Amino acid sequence: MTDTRQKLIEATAEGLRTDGIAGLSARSVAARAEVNQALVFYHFGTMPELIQAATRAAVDENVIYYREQFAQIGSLRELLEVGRELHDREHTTGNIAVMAQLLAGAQQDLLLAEAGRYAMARWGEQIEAVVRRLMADSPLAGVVDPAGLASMISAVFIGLELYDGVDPVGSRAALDAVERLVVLVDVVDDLGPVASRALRSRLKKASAAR
Amino acid sequence: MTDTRQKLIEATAEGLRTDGIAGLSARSVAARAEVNQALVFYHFGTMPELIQAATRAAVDENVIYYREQFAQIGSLRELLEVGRELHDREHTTGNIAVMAQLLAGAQQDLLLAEAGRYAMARWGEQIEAVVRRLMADSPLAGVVDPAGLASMISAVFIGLELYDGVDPVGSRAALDAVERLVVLVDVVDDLGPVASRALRSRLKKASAAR
DNA sequence: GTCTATACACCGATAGAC
DNA sequence: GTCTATCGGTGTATAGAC
Repeated sequence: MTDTRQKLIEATAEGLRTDGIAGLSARSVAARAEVNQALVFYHFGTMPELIQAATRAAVDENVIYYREQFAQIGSLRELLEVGRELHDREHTTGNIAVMAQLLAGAQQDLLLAEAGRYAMARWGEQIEAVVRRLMADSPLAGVVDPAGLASMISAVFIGLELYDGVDPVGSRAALDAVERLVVLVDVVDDLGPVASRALRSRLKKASAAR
Repeated sequence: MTDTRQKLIEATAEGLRTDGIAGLSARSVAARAEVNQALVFYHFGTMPELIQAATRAAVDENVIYYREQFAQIGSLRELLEVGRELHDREHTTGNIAVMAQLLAGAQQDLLLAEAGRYAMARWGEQIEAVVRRLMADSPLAGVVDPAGLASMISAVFIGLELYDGVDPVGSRAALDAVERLVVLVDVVDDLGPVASRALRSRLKKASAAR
């Protein structure tokens, strides 16, 4: 990969982070990359294509970073810990902000939608694997849909990032609130086999009733 | 309120919905409102101020619409029902999309951040009241922070809206997944007093350990 | 691959006639 | 309150010299 391409890709992610999708332009990206503005179009054709390339590179890099950590998660408690670490870290690096701005722009642009779908799929498959593993021998095994839950977790990260931008205190409280609710799942998980079987039948009934 | 002001306010919400924050401009809004472009600045001064006025009006109107429905929610099951209805309805009307685009822009603009904070506060206080009421006589009363949970629910709506734009199937699965998890809370809620007391002590221990 | 120069549309915002 | 006209600047994108 040429130096200029790389510089443009990095400047684009940085631009999404700090200027947002509304403030991103070929001019601003080129200036940030200290590269001639015309090179944006020489290398990437159009702005959406550059954004696609940049966000794709960002998500590929970031997902790799967490692959090992994800593989070592063995309990819900650990998942929460890694989740909070990931949230804090990705929030300060701005990677979630990039994803949020991408998704905001994706609502009106087909190419950005494709890029957003790719990003969510990459994160989703990582998260899903962890959830699936953790749920395998839990009384919740039949109740939880790992793929759906993974999508929800991704959506929560995006939503919380945007929420944090307008109300950081509230976003902290929101994180704490789910953590405490997840403890509930943990408690259920730790129930004895009798209680666990009773719970399972109740859950079956409850799902059927819906 | 003059006719022109009203037209501009409505056109702004519509523009956020269909063009996104990145595609919104004084010219596009004025065209949509079939109003002279200079009137945007005569009536509102700057674009962010117009966006603030428009999103404020939108959230005020929409919150009122749900106030009655929220007041009638008496169980978690009903909360889920209203929640799904609200999500479906607000998603099709595009009101959540407006909020999502507002928050995306709010990350880079102080005035929009203020508008976003206002919107999240209005929704938050409504949701919090419901959560607080439902949790009052539940074994989870001490475990759940109503305000935090309300913030989380708001964030989920925003995140899910953006997620839906790139992967509608995944967003459906995500919604289904939490619904099934909430059933878990419902089951715990329906436990007898003995089991409930046992659970409460377990939860206390679990929270303390954190 | 990189540069300058440029086309042309659009941007927010203002001045001033009506 | 509304209009036209206009400012300076920025947007994407391209042509053509180097």
